[in-house]
Amino acid sequence: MNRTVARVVPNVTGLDKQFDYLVPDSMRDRVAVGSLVRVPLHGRRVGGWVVALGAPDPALPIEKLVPLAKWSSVGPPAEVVDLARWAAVRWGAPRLRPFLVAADPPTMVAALPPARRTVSTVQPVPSGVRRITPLTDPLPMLIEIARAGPALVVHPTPAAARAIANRLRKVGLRVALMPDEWAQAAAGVDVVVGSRGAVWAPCPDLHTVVVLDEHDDSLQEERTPTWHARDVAIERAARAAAACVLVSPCPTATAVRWAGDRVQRPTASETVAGWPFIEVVDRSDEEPWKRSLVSSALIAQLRTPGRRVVCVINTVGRARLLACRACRSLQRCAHCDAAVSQRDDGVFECKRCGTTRPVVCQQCGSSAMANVKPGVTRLREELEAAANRPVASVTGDTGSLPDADVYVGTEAVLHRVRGIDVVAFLDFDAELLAPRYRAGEHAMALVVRASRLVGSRERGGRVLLQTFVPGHDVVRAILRADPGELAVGELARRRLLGLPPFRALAAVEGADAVEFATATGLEFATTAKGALVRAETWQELGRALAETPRPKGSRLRVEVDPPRQ
DNA sequence: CGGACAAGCTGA
DNA sequence: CAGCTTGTCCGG
Repeated sequence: MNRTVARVVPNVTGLDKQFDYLVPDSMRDRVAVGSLVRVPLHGRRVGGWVVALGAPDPALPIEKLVPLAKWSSVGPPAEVVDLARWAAVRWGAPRLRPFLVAADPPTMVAALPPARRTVSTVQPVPSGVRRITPLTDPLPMLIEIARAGPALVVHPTPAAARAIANRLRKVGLRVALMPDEWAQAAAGVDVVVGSRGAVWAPCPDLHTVVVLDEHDDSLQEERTPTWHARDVAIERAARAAAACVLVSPCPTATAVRWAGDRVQRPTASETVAGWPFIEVVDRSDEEPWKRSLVSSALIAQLRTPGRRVVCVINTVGRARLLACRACRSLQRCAHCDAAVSQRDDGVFECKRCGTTRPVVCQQCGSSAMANVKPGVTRLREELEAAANRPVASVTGDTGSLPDADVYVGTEAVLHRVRGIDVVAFLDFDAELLAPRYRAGEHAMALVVRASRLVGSRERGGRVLLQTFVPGHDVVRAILRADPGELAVGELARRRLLGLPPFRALAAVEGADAVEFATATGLEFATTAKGALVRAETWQELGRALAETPRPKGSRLRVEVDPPRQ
C-alpha cells in the first residue's frame, strides 16, 4: 500500500513533538509542506503545519496512523519551513513552532490570487553592506533593486514599512505589504515589504533581500527565541542564491564582518549633506567641579529664541558613574574600558568584564571619588532656569505630549517628538560606557536617530554630545561622520574578548541556569542572573542549547545573542 | 498544551 | 475509603 504521510507540528504551546498522519486522497492536491491543517490529537482537534511529506515511518505501524482532519490554508512555502528549521538550531530553540507562527498568514488563505508582476527581467544585484547617511532616502535604491527582480524589504518599524510600500506603489511597482497582504506576496509581486516578521514572508523567485536600518534593535525579537531579522535575511538569501543587502548609516559589527570588502560608502558630499552639525562638549572642561549637566554650550542653544531642543538623559537602568574628585577623570576598567561601579565592599568592579581594582584614580592616584548622579526633577528645573522658557519632561509612559519647545526625557523621547532643531545628549557616557558589549553600537544608533530628528546642518540641525571622554572611538567616529571607521576597532576588540560575531554567546537565566549550563558541556561563566554560555559557532551553541534537556518545572530563559548583554 | 491516570492526603 | 489535590506521562 503506497500511502503518503504528513509530518505535522501541532500549533500548541509547550508541545515539542511532531506527529505523522495519513493524507486522505481528497486532500492530496492541496496538502504541501507548509500547509495549515487540523489534526486529531489526544481526543481533540488542533491546528498545525505540515513540515514534511513522505512514505510512512517503518518503525511506526501504519494501522496506528489516523488521517488529517482538515486542510485549512495555504501556509509558509517549503523553503521558509526549511529556514525555520535552520533558525531553530541557530537560536537554540527546541521547537519549530515560534518560527512557523512568524511565517504564518494572518488569516486563512483558501487559494492564492493571480500573481501581479511588472518586472520580467532579472538584473544582478551585488550583496553587501550599503552604508548611507542618516538623512539618505533609501527609496531610489529600493526602486533600483526591485526593478532588478523580486525583492523582499524589511524595515524595523511597521509604520516606515507601510510608508515605503506606498511610495513604491506610486512608481508603478506591484507591492505586498506584510502581514496583511500575505496571500498576494505568496502569489508573486515585485516587492514584499514589512517589518521584522516580513523576513519570513513568502516571496517566489526571490532575487534580493534588503534589510533597512540594519543597526536597529527592533530587528531582533525580544521574546525567546531571540531571532534577528538580519541574520535570517542573510541565511535566507544564501539558500535562495539571492542577493542580501544590509542598509544602515551605522552597520553593526556583525554586518560589517559578514560583508567583508563588500561595503559601499557614501561620497564626501553625501556625507556633508546627510549629517547634522555634531558638537562634542567635553564635560571635564567645565568649572567648577560640582558641574551640572547643563553646560554653557547647551545653555547657548536653550536660550536661542524659537529653537526647539530635546535633552536626552538616561536615568533608568543607568550605570552609576564615578569620577575622581582631584583630577575629575572618569574611572574606567583597565581591561575593557567600560565605566566601573563600586561594590558594597568599596572595590571598583567592571559590570562588563568583571575585572576588579582598588579605589585609586588611574590618572592621579587619589582615592577621593564622587558620584555623578543627577535627579530628573531637579534637572528639569535647572534646564528651565537656564532656558528661561517652559521645559516639558517626557517619560516613556507620559500620555499626550506636553506642548513646549524644550523637552527633557529618556531616549524614548526621540520616538515621540517632531520638528526639532537640537538634540542634546546630556550624559552621553551613560550610553557609551554602559556595561553591555554593544554599548558603542547602541550609542551610535542613538546619534543616528537624533540626526534624523534634527535634519541636516544646512537647515540648522545640531546634535550635542556631553561627555567626559571626547576621545572615545565612538565620539571620534561620529565627529567624522564615519561609523565605518568604528567597526574596525569594534571588530578588533570583539575578536580579542571572544564576543560575537567571532564567537557565539547566550545568556541562560532562571533558578536552574547553572545546572543547565553545566549540562550543555559548553564553556560558561556565571552571572548575577544565571550563566553566559559560549561556543565557537552559533550552530554549535544552538545545537547544544536545543538538545540539552531542560530541568523539569524550572522556568529557564535561554537568550541566544542576548540583546541586553 | 490538556486529558488520563496513579499516587498521596484528609476527614469521619 | 470516597473525594479531592498534585504530579507525571503521552499524544500519530
